[in-house]
Amino acid sequence: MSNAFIDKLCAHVDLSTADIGLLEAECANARDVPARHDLIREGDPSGPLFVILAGWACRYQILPQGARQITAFLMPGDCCDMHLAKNYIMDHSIATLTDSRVASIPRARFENLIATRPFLTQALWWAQLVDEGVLRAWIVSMGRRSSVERVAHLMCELYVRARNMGLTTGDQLELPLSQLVLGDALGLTPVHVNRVLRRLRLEGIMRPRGGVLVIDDITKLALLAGFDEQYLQRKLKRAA
Amino acid sequence: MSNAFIDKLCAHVDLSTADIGLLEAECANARDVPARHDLIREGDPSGPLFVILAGWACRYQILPQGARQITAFLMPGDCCDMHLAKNYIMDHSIATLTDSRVASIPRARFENLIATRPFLTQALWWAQLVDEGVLRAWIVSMGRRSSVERVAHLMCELYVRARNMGLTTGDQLELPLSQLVLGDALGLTPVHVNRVLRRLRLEGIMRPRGGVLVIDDITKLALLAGFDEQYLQRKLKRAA
DNA sequence: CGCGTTTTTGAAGCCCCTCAAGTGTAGTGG
DNA sequence: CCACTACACTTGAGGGGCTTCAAAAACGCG
Repeated sequence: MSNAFIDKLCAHVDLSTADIGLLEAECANARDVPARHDLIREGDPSGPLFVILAGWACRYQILPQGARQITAFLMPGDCCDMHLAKNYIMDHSIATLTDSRVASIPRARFENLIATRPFLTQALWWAQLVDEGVLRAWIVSMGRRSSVERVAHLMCELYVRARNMGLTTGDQLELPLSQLVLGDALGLTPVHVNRVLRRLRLEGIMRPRGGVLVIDDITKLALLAGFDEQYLQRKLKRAA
Repeated sequence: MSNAFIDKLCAHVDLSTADIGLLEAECANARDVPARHDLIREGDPSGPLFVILAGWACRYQILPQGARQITAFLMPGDCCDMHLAKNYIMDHSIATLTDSRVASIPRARFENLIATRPFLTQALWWAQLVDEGVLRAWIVSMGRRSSVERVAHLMCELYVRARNMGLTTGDQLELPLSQLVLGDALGLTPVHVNRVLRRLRLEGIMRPRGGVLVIDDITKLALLAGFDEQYLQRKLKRAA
């Protein structure tokens, strides 16, 4: 049985079979979670560490006036809430976007792994740093890119991340994100997201249809976005 | 001699005197760096780990068209580039904003600390997580807050962070950030930053003057910003 | 089929940007 | 002491990108 999380870590740090065995054991308790279900809510003390094995999830925050801002998309292989401190209070919520399969590692076990497995620690630290790079890229997008560039950049990010996890087929990618969700991630209204998508479709760059994104001209898309995949620290080790 | 970096870590994790001694030794090589000086540039392989002991710095990125987006402000006690992987490529640059005092810890030493000092690892991991929370808060600001709310939120963040480091005097705070720099951080033009600041001044909420920010009504400011300091995971242990 | 959700399109308006010019302040050198 | 320069701050006028409000069309699912 394949495990997206382990695959991702192994792609960047040479983990011993012992380390891999430990991770496999921790992920054995995976359970199915329906779509639109909160894994953890803002204000909660840090619970177990979640690992997404299948499906999509997102981090989000609700503002006083009710607006929602999504701060990250989580896809298979991603994990969240790697807090060591017992008294860490969640500053955001995490919810599934689709039906998902999620493993949870008890905090005590996780702390034990960090204290005793240096290479595993290195791999997890690495994953954390890449996530941070993605956050910075989002800030750059929201601060200095137009709506079209912003949409294009997000699509590039999701495409490369999905490709790294072997989730793409050619220039296609399963993308179960409604225009409302995209708007909440990009800081745009769903109405405007729709107009941007139409423009990208008419220009023959990409077309989302029925939960699947088809990228017709990845070169044009990357150019438009000013996309530089360096920040994802993509290693070619596992590339096809 | 006080060390802002050590103070910050000690405030959240109980470090042994041995751990503290190691950090002190690593920071002994601190040097003065003039304002507007790049500590590390985008595209560089990861060099030493930098620790800001005095002064202000920022992470930033330049877009193809020449626009700049600042993704983080660094103040005394903050450190950057905690990459473990040798082949990590910087996806952004870091520059001083004022004359600063900066220590640098060689990567090999840092990796050794992580591998051998679990409590130190925990403290550094913790600092990393807080930084990540700040990044998420910036995304929320840029996505869903108006320009006034955005400015207010940033000021709240900087005030609380500075207060935690003992850098405030009452409701005052040394804030050596030009309106152009603020604009590049907030995703606004300097012209508009100016108008927002005027509005906040006229409403008797705050007034920046000559590199010093005076907050006249912190309650109103926090309310306007929708500011919840939870995400900074502020511990009261060291508070006055 | 019928209902909720998502997508699509239109019209009007505002927030923030762009362009432009003027003011103030600090530093430098005559 | 006063030019001269550089830079940050300030203010005004006009325009455009995205929002808001509204409603229709298309889709998915019981």
